[in-house]
Amino acid sequence: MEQKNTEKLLKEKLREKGLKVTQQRILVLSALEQNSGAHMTAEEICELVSQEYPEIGLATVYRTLQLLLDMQLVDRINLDDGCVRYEIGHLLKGSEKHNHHHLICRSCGKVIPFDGDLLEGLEQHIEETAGFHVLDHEVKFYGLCSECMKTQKSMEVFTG
Amino acid sequence: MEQKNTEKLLKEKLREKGLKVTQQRILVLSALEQNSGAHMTAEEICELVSQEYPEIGLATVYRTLQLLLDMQLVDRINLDDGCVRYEIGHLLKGSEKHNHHHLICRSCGKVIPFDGDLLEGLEQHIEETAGFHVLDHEVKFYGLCSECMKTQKSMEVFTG
DNA sequence: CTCCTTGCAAATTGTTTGCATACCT
DNA sequence: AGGTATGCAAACAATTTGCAAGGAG
Repeated sequence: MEQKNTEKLLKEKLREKGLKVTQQRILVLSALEQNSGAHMTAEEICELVSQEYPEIGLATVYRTLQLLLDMQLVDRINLDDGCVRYEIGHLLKGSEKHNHHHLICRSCGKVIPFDGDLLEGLEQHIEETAGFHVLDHEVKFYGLCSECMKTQKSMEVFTG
Repeated sequence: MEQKNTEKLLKEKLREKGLKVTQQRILVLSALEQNSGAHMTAEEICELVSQEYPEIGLATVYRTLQLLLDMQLVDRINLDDGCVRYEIGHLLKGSEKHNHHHLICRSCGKVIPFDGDLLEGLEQHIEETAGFHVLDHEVKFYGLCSECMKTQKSMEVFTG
């Protein structure tokens, strides 16, 4: 049912711009919605969609992601592992979570979502002091997850 | 004189690891130190160093940057413009500014450094609630700089 | 003298683009 | 019908890697 809403919104936005509603576009967005929190690469999304629509090409996935990005239906994140990742747009997420951050483990690479509303005041401050109008933000914390902290492996980070 | 300190630290760290002190390594670090706040790409750094050391190759710059990164002498930032950028490590910066963020203009692409100590409390909170030990963080604010806000151009962002 | 480091060129990898065909509306 | 979208393959761009020659300790 959630999905229906997202799909409807997609169709609306496409028609608004005179663009067409295609299976590929619906499926890419739906894949992201169903794997909220998965931080998928374009390639992963392509594979996933392929299960339902085998003919899809990677180029189409890239083009679609760019389109969805422009429409603010998906968000892009970069975990510094060499490829860009995507997730369902925060505007679509149930609880209007504008502040969705990431904890990235330097040891095992795990990514832990972290929600918090802690930059509201900061954004205001920036508008005032820097004269910069903030539309969005991206926050990443690098460190060690609880599991890695218990293992030897975590020491690699310190002794390198 | 600042430079001397950085260079000394570099030499120390290299010797610690049994690695060698080379002109290339010294020059790359020095280029970053002298252009603090410039957010240079590997290519830009290579060109800059070339002025003093024309034989340097891009591959060496990449290898050196990775090395300096491991040693925490430089920081890496990604401004989502397709290439990774580097700056002198925050640990080396004069005023021990651990919190160095970036304001990125969605219209003209300009990057404005922004210093603020606003995540201290947040990090503590993460350690407690998520059991995640924070070593570092990266914060980016996307929006419109004051200049673009005055021009028509800024409207492109909204109307897309 | 030994082994680390470099420069060059070739190889990789993630992403974009050109084009003829297929598909929405 | 008419223009948009797609798939494929070729093109690109940033970064990495292999290797022989050069340089630091």
